[in-house]
Amino acid sequence: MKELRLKIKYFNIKDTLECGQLFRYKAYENGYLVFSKEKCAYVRQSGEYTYIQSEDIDYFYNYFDFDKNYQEINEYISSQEESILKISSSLANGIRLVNQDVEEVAFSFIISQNNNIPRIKLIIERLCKLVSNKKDFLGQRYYAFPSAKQISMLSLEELKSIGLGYRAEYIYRLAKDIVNNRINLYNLKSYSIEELRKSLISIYGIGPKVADCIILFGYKREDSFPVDTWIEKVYREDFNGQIKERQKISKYFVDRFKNYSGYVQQYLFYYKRSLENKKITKK
DNA sequence: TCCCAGGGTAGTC
DNA sequence: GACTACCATGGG
Repeated sequence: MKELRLKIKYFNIKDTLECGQLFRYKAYENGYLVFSKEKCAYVRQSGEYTYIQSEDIDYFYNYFDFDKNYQEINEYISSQEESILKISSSLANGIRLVNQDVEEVAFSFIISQNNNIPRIKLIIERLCKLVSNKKDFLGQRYYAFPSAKQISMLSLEELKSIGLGYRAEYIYRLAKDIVNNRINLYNLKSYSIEELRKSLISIYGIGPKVADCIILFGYKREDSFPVDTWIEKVYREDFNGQIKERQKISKYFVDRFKNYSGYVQQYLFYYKRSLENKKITKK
């Protein structure tokens, strides 16, 4: 077990975990337990320090993108003219885009379609528990994210039993295709964004939006801008947008924000959603 | 009861 | 190409 004490600017663990880019974490002892693949880390912040504990500290150092300076990103977003960008840059400036495993991202965001975040988290947790690859960390039991091979050994009925609904078949087929070497997500890393989109959309159960999420969160291509119902709302309400088609809305944002697109997208998504949640809890 | 959630597929025209 | 019914599930 190793522990690091770091002084990281532009990092807030709560913002980074809750902004919607990942689904496996839970509150623990004034901080969070964060899960990625079969690994776990305990992260807490106090004053200007970030404390991080893990068996694989190098993995999580890279995971949280600590080598990247986010100052320029924050300055870029806060210098834009729309007030929602200025506000979100001050409110969400602790977000970092973490470096996730592309296969975990793919399965997770297939589950995310037409679904809400609390339920996505629950279903992914059930999937891990169903495969039951048990691990221990700080005396806490947790379950690793299953490999494609492990998922492929589940029956369609087992997958449906955890609440996947019609998405069960998408998960089932992707796992089988990976095991049978028809699909290898790790081989696509050198592809252009256009090639990535084409390859991902050809997978059963992956459409334009989920493909964009995999491109951004799994392949870490910053010039992509996933458009979901929340971003559509931002586009209409805060950018006076008129376009209806999600793909064109995405292009509108990427043309404007270029290599900052992915970061802007996360800031806006997080800000808009947290606003809505406040409205709900106020009632 | 209807509407919504980090949408996608398959069918029709 | 655009449009649309349908797809499970649970919360509000």
